[in-house]
Amino acid sequence: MRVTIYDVARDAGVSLATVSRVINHSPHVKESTRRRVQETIERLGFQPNLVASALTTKRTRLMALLIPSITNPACAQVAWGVEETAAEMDYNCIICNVGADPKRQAHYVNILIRKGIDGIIFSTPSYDDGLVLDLSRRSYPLTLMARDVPAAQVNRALTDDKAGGALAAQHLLELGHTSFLLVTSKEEVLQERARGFVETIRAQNLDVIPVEAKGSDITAGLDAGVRLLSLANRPTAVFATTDLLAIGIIAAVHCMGLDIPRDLSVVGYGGLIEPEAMQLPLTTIVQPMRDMGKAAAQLLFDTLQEGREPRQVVVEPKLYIGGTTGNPSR
Amino acid sequence: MRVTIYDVARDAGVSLATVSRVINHSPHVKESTRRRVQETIERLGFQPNLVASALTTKRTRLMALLIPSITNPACAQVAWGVEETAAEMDYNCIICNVGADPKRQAHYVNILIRKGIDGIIFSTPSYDDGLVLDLSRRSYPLTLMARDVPAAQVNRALTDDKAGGALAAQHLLELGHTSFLLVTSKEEVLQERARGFVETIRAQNLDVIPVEAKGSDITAGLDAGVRLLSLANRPTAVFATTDLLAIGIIAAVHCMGLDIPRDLSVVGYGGLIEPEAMQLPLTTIVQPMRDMGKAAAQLLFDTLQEGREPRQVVVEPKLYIGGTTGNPSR
DNA sequence: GTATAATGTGTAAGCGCTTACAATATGTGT
DNA sequence: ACACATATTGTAAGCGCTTACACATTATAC
Repeated sequence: MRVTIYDVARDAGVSLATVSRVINHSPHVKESTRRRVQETIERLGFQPNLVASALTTKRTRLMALLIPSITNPACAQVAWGVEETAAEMDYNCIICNVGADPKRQAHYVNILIRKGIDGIIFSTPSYDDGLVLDLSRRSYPLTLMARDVPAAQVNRALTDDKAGGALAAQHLLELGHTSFLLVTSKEEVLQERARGFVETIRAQNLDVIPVEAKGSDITAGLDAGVRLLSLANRPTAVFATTDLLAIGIIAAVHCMGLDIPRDLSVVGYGGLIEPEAMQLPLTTIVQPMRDMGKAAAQLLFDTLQEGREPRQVVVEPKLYIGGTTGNPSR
Repeated sequence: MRVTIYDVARDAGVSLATVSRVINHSPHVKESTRRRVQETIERLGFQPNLVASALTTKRTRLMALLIPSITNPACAQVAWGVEETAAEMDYNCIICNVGADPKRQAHYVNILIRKGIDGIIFSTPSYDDGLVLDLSRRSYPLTLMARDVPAAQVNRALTDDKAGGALAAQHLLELGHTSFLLVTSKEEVLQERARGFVETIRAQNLDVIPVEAKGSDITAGLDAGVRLLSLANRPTAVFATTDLLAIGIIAAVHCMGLDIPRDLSVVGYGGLIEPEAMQLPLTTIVQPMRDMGKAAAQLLFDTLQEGREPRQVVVEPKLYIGGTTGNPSR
């Protein structure tokens, strides 16, 4: 039988309430009493049962992270950040691989609430807006990442995709490029990256040739690369709105015997591919996913702790200069 | 105010106990009563508070996974498997990135116990044997992965590294190789892989040249590759006990203008490197980490559910044939 | 119809902790 | 020494659920 607060109280000759106060660092305890109780706690090896305390305080010190899949490196980075700051706050982090199915999400959320989980971080691209809105209305603590549900009263950890696109443009401009290709697909986030890129280039009175990819993976990149090569006036720089697109483009270009970065500079977006994993490390806009996770957890913790109204944090992307960009050769 | 079992009881005109029985699918309820209560539960939208029930049943339906870091792809695979089967059992999975510090592990374990977590899966290479032994003695449900604490009464999900090494040998033998190099470092698990390899080769009255690497990463592989090239009688096949070693060897060999697999066949071990991530997909022994995770969670669940005494499961490695092995050219 | 065994339901005592409120002790100023 | 404010501690009522036990209702057997 585990030792309870009751055992401590009896052994130390005080009431339950006093022991509870000592555990919770209440200021209303005489110093000498505190010491005596503390000594008993240690001697008996008493460990407060947090399930019992959760029943009265309604705080389990547990938060959950909903992601499509932990095996996705971006998700893993987020999870790392979340778990890390959660641990700093004495919180633990429950991981839920919800895939892309809204029903699974709803099912998880339901169980999490029943288990008394204090708050949830949504880091799923395709969550059900209704679910989030409903939770928000019942003022259940939430943090949304990277995607928005406008009407909801929730915390948000946002990326600045437009700034990322601008960063890419700036880098290429500084290298002296004057002709640009933009490869992107139609997804909203990617469009935002594209927008930042185009606006920055246009601000210099230069122009961008847009190429729409049929997706955002390597094969779509390969395809775009082939199209690039067939252009009459080949640009000297390409901005692809995902790293995989960039890698596809590079592969296609390599096949045709062109040299990177001599003949073509390529900038990707994401930063999750280990530079060591590539022959030529990719120059890319790094989305600091771990920082996003940390921010998300911190926001959640703040509303949990102080009932503070929801806030939002923007995590800025960074430029990583690899070996795929250089001065234009012409 | 959330609706409680009490509200349901009053509304349905039965006692708390009966509602509880209905929730828990107790057989001692008349069918008509069950229906009436069920209807009330649905009408009122009652959701049982699992914190309260955990207080009496001592079951939170929460399990924890201790890993060095979720950003390590092997850990992510394990976590995926664990979370997946946990979810099937209505369990949730708490992730703890404990790094390599035994103190952090102990700290996590302490908090997990206080929070009433039902069981823990240790998937950390360097855990503290004393900690595991202590928990095992207090018969706290545990599953150990890939590493052992001999005296402990715990579940184990084990890899068969020797069989993996044998698999590699068999593959190369079938291709017709007769001269072999073995590259490994001194870690126990890797030695086991090596043992399986060597024994299988020796069983054919053939011999293996051993090369000790200074570690198990790419640079150690590069180094081993250079040594390989300087051998008078160069073998036609190499078995490296980790994928990173294999990749280093391949890089070194490529540098010297040799062709793989024409001049040299290479087999790695691990299988966590996406084949698409390499120019030439690596032939390797795949350690099915996700299956390991699933097995670990299932074992834990079984002891949780039925108080069954600890068991162990061996997850067999598989051969993945990439492009780095072929028939010997001589 | 009565004794006996199921079967179904209710009562009440927890699970281990928190916390409002009451009670007591201690200190202050006069 | 007395009235009153303040610091400390205790009492007891929960938090929302489970479950042993008692009790009431059948059903079964004779």
